[in-house]
Amino acid sequence: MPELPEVETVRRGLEPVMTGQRIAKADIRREGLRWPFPENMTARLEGQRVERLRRRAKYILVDLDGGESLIIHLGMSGRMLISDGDDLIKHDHVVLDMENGVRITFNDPRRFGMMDLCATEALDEHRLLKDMGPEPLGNAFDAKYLGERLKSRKMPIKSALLDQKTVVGLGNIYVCEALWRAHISPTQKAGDISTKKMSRLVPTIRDVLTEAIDSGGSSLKDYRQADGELGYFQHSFAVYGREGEPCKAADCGQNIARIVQSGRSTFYCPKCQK
DNA sequence: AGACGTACCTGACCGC
DNA sequence: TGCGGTCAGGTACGTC
Repeated sequence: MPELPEVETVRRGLEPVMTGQRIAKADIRREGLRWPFPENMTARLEGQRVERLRRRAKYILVDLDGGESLIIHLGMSGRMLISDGDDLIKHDHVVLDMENGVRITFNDPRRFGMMDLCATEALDEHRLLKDMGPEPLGNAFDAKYLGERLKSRKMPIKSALLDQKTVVGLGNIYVCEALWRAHISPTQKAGDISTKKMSRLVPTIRDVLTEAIDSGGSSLKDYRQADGELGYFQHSFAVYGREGEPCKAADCGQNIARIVQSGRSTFYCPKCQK
């Protein structure tokens, strides 16, 4: 899926076409995705005016004027596409026609995505959101917090950063990229990372995510921005998907390696990352 | 509490 | 062309 930069890019794409508009028609085309959709979803969406779109972690939150918010997660393969009423295609699961004639279509082949409705003021207690760690681009995420949180943790730093309770928004790509930039081995035990490295890691995570957002996210497979444009941060990957290719650090000469950690590929430079 | 593995899905790609 | 195996941007949940 879409990690934080891709989700934020989608949010920014939807914002101008949805904000202030009423949902004229909601077409819920199956019972659910990963889980069943909420009760009476169609009725709870139709006629609602969108007040604003926010992002928390990898979730898009659509605040409606009736006091509820639509929670959207794109899973691994979810996309939000904007059109003026295109014919439906395979895996179009939810179609929202706005009063301005814009159609928002949620398409998700693997159906790992999620949607739910929740009172806006109770979002912090929603089961999907309540245990989330801090936003990586927010003030609460700093070296002190991260050090405390990971103190005495035995799991590899790669796994610790993928855990959304540690910090939200990172996924397999950006964890690999951030660890390479910070010269930290993905296999290092999280609790063993020095304070010095920890203080290097935090700004590195912020930088890689910020740069990716500025590039419109990364387009792999069929991920696209809401307007159909491709992001281009994938051209900036230093390690992700580059097994066997030379490390991009000047004078390194080592090739990028791939290992598997808790069932997922990790790409790193064995020479630069200790 | 923390650290695992498993499950949920479809589609693309590779080797035979 | 077809078939089986592998892999993919995520995360909740069960079990030890």
